[in-house]
This record gives sequence, structure tokens and C-alpha cells, in this order.
Amino acid sequence: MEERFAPRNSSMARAGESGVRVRVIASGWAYRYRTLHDGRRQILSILLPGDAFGLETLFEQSAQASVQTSTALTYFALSSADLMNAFDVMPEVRRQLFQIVLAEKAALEDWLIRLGQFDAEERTAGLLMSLHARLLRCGLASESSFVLELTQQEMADALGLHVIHVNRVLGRLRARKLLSTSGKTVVLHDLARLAELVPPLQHPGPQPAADLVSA
Amino acid sequence: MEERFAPRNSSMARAGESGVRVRVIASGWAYRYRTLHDGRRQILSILLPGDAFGLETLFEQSAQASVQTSTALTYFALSSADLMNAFDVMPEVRRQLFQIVLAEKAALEDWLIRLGQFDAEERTAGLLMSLHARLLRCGLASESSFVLELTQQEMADALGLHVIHVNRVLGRLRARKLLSTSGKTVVLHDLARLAELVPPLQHPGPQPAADLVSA
DNA sequence: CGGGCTGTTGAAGAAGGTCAATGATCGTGG
DNA sequence: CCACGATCATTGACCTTCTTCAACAGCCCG
Repeated sequence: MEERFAPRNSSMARAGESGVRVRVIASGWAYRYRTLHDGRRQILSILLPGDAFGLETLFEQSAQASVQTSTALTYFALSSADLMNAFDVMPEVRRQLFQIVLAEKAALEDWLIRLGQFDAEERTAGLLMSLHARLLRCGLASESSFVLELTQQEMADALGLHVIHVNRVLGRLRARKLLSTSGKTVVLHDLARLAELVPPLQHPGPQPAADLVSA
Repeated sequence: MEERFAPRNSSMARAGESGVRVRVIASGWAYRYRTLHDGRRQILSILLPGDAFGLETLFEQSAQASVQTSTALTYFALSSADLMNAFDVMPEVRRQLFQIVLAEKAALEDWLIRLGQFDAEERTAGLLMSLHARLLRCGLASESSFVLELTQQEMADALGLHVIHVNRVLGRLRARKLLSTSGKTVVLHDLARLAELVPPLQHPGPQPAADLVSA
């Protein structure tokens, strides 16, 4: 396991490429994405410190998605052979790897719901709040503000919207005093009111089972 | 491992429920979905014979999504204890489980791209073609037709569109002689022309690496 | 200091959603 | 076997959201 460096706005992997290693981000922002031949691009996930990517290259052949840095980045590149070996030998390691993939899958399903069911405002507010929450957990955000290392174009590609619309939604949120921006810093002025805009995704707890009756 | 039966339009699992087992579909159609409190629903994946679900309950606590049958269904319910044990003891089993989850993740990413970047027609045609391809592999479709066990409402919830719009898109595809329907049977009249409507998702092969220059 | 990338604003158009009403189809029970 | 009600599909008019096109201002970085 060796620590490495990647400059800002550089490519760390390409979709379909083989021989990509599993990597864990130590510091900085990046994102996984895929492009269509006509130039459309979908960002699949945003990678923050502590996040891994390239796990699909362990058993499969080639990388699923391209990866691009937003900021200068440091990361660890794990040797495939070592990781494979650990997977076979150490029960805790394979359990943990399995859980990581399951968590990634769960995160993708959450995004899928947002793209399928949320409107532009819900999606945009949701993205900002989810980034804020994740950054808080790394100690990279204050109670109510953080540094957003994404352009509006990148946000749009993550949200499945067009840049200009993202810009307008952000403008509206600012006009409503829900947030403000200066440079890359985003201040969330009213977390509670912002949260009301975003339908919760948390899986409903076990219910009183009143509807087994209909079955 | 015991074979079981579920009636048509019945619930096989609820999101957030614990104690759900891993299951593999032997015959019939079902789908995984989540609902928002206001009634919106997103279908996360469509389950056909050979597909598994509930793998997240192996190590995590509760089911990620609800599961509903579209048709009468037969399935195998795998004992969690046995599967856990096999996972620890048999290298091929854990390798296979890992691959299944990775494949599910890859499928979700494909859907994510469709929801984020495709318009209604691309999504609708894409769904029909992908179902056709999957059914072909189980021997459940002919060269150019198959039985679609989904209502338009269900298609809409999978596609992130509204029923009425799905209906109109289907109507347009029919008017263009690209497909026809009678009852639940869908006939794809011109696979080639249909495929042109749907941007390919296949990951581009390794390229001449001309853009490492910019790095 | 200059050029490209990024953000902002306006006006017009298209894709998709809402509301409403009518047929078709299917499963069920009489 | 038929009749019924419920679910599902279809059609039309209208409206909202999101996109497109276009132009301009700010800013970072070389």
C-alpha cells in the first residue's frame, strides 16, 4: 500500500480500462462518471476522503466507470494481489469488503430514487445536504457550511439536469435565504427548512402490519 | 433450501424489514421498489427467473427495498446461516456472491445513467430491449417477442416517468411500426431500428490513450 | 493582461406532467 | 356462463418544468 498524488482535474481511471487498482481516497474530491458517445455525462458517485473505488476490478475485468479528480488528491493504491489474498485468508477483511460494496449499492439505489422521483429543487437541495452530512463525518465541514469542490456543470451531471437549470435552482434557494455562496463556500442558513424540501429516503421502520389484511 | 410459492401481486418483502432471507427466483416476475411517504414509488430493479434478492440482509440488518410479485412466482429461500457458513468456508461461493453483488451494482449504474441522461423514448425503448435480452437468455422470449408482465404504471415507476406519458411514448413507438402489443405480448418488429433509438451503455474499450497528454 | 472556464440573466420552445373522461380487459362472484 | 366492478389502457386539452439559444459578466490561472 503506497500513498500517491493526483493533480486537480486529472483522470484517475477510464471506463473499460483494465489493470486498474483498488484505491482509497486520503484527501481531496473526485467523482466516478460515464459518458455517452454524444457527450452526455452522468456522474455516478462523488468520492470524498475515506471513499474507495475500483472494487469491481478485483474479480471482474475492467473498470465500470471513469474517475476524475475535482481537487488535488492523495490516495492509497492497494495491490490487487494483496487484497485478493487478504480476501481469501482474513474473514474480517472479506466481510468488510462485502459490506463496502453493499453500502455502495445502497447509495446508488438512493440516487436512483432521487433521479427517478425528485424534481430539480429536491435533487439539488438533497445533493448539498448529503455532501454536507458526509463532509461533517470527515470533519471537513462546519455545523452549517462547507467548501463545495464542484462546478455547476458537475452538479448538473450528477443531478441529471442541465447546468443552466441548476444555476436557476441555486439562485432560487439563495433568494429564499436558504443558503448563500461565496466562492466555493456554501453556507446552509436553515438546515431545518432545507430538509423540509427533501423527501426523506430512510427506509420506513417495521410497520404495525395492518396491511397484511388485504393479502 | 426449500422451494416456495408466492401468489400474483403479493408482497415478498418490505423495506426496513428484518429477518428477510436471501431468495432466488425460479419462475415468474417480481420487482424491488421503494416508496416515498407521499406515494411516489421508484422501482429499483425488475427480477426475472434466476435473479436473486435480499443479499444485503446477509451482513446488514434490514432489507433495502420492498419486493412485489407481478405474476405468480416460485422461488428458493436460502437459509442465512447456511449461506453465511458457505461464505466463510467455500471460496467459490464467496467469490460468486461477491460477483453477484458487483453485477447488481453495475446494473444499477446503468439504470442511473438512463434515468439521468435519457429522455422518455430512449428509456422506454431501452427498458423493453433490456427485458427482451434478459428473457432471451432464460429462454422465455422468442427472437422478436415476449410477454411483458408489467402494467404501464409499473413501467412508469421503473422509468421515472408518469403513466400517461409512458402510454404516449408506447403509442408513438407503435405508430412508427417499431413494436406492437396484443394483451401482454410485445412484438419488436425492427430490433435494429429500435436499437438506434437507445444510446449504447457498453463501456468503451481501452482507447489509444491520446489524452494522457493533457495530464 | 488576456483567454478560457465558470457563473448569471433573459426570452422562447419542447418535453413531460396534470386534470378529466371514455373504453378495454380481467378476475370474480352470482 | 354471464354480469359486474375494478384495474388498466387510451385520448384530448392545458399547464409547468425543464431545456435551448444567446449574450454578458466575473474569475481564476497562466
